[in-house]
Amino acid sequence: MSIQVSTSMRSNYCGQLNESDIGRRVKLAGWVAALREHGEHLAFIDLRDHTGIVQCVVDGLGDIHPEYVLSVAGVVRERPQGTENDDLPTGRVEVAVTELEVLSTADPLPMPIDRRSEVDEALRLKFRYLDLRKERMQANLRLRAKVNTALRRTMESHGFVEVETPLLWTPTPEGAREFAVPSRLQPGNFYVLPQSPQIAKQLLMVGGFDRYYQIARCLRDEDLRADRQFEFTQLDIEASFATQEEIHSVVSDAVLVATAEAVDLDVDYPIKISWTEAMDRYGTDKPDLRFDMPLVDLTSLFSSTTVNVLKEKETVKAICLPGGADWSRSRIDALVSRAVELGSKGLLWMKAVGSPEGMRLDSPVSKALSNSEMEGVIMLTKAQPGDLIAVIAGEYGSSCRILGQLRSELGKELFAPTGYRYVWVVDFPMFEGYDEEGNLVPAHHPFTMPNPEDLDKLDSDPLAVRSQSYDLVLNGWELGSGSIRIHRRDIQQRVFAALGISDQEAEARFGFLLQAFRYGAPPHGGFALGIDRFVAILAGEESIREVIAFPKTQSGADLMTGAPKPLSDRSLKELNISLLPPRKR
RNA sequence: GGACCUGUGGUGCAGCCUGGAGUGCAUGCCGGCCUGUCAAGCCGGAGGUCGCGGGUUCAAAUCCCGUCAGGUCCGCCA
Repeated sequence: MSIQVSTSMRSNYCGQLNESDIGRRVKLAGWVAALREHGEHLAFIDLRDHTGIVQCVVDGLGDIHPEYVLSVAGVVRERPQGTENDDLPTGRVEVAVTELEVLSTADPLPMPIDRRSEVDEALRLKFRYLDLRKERMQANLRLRAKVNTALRRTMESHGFVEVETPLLWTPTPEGAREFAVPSRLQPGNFYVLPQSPQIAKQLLMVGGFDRYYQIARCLRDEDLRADRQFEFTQLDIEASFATQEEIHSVVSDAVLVATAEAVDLDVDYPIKISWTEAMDRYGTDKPDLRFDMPLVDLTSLFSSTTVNVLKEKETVKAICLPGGADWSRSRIDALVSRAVELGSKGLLWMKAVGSPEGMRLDSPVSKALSNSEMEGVIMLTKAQPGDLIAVIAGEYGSSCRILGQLRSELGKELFAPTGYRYVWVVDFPMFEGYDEEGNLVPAHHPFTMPNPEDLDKLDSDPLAVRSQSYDLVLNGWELGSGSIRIHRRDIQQRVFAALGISDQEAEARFGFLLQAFRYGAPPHGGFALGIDRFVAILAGEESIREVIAFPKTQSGADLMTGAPKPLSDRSLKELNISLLPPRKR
């Protein structure tokens, strides 16, 4: 697909010239990427635009410096034999310049912007507009645009309608901390920026927009991380009269289409596992399934053991590390201290040694291991000679979690996994546990529909209630989550009651939503996909800052603009805001 | 709120552990030479609040305390 970009200032992009253009007169515009001067009558200018670089030949350089913006006109010609450059896509041709105009001069840059140079991130952020000229950022942001387009197109093809929702929303104290916006017209009152369009999109369902989507900005005033910024972007979806499976199907389609277009790879359809299985087998609700290395349960094997550290534990679990038997003592010690750091009392290791027929286990507790225990461990972990078995014993939940964390860290080392493995994690528990005041804490949000089969446990055994909520996981990253919502007032009331939210409080916080549900709310559910994370994975980046044009630092600063900054007294007065004395930090 | 890592000419590093003159490397910048280079090459030159403040010491980039900034993580993110 070719797009017409020719204008009066340029006929072609620099990086797209090739042998088929030989003899053509072209006009280019771009930045000076490099200069090579050879005496008075021969010089080379590497001219760069976002498509790449082409060599321009001039008779004498004049006052040209790196990063000047030039307009050049000339004829594309074949390079003289022996001077071709196979490292450049344009390396078989060059432009013999006949006209050259400096459109803009440039001071020496405060940092290099070539592909090789690593520059301190603070400097990159201060001069982000220069950083954006780099190949890496050009590729990442253009990839992001491609993903957005693919997602939009897929949603449209499924009959979803894009609707915008307000940025100035109402405070609904719950979940993430909200950014507040003072109202000038109603002094003392505040809007908040939406942490997500959750409630708005449910109201759209009541309003009859049965298939809604939006590429929506969400804002949360929480601490920043490599994978979290104050503001982030979601593909936000909600559908009426849809089952969980139908929502999974649409979302799966969207991410697979986007993946195919972004990285030119056909990727397996997401598999589906239950939350319980994910926790039990991988020790996390966001497993990286590019490698298996499952958690193996050894509890019953060691139920009557004489090994002290495994004796009378709620759970004994293990993972088998291929080739780990060769690890040095210090590497194994590091593994043990990592487990302790993660909250384990310790970690027991066993080296599988010998031949496949006569395998035995070398371990600090070898002497205490019975033959049947040794055989059982080998059989259950499917260990091969040369493997290292890491065993953790203790309480079920934390043993799974710690071993799961080790699995994910070691898996990256041992398997160097590549590619893309999507997985739906379903049947999350409705509640995570209890807070300090003894109230249940929702695992997703308070509008999540319980699994109908578990409805009668809401009061008797709430922690056993499964919800109709689900996460989409890619390569160990949580890409997004969603749920079927409660559309019946009676169920909503029961859930609020379980959460310790009184009728009065519910009315104050979500009254408008509850009222809306009195007038015919269709069954509905939805999903939200984190686009920053999605694009970062597809771009092979460790941090979402690399796929955001103007990100903030960990302390929430914009190093380029200097935000946040004090507001003038005049602005404060207009907003009817007075400041407390500066808080000590 | 907490833990850890980093901060040295414009940029990227080494030097710090084991205190002794701002010493070095690479790159960029300025000037000169150069007609086939391509991260051009060669010659010459300029460029420093060793993040900031305090302390120890005859002497601090180096040791100690504090602080600021950037990063990774825990808490937090329904």
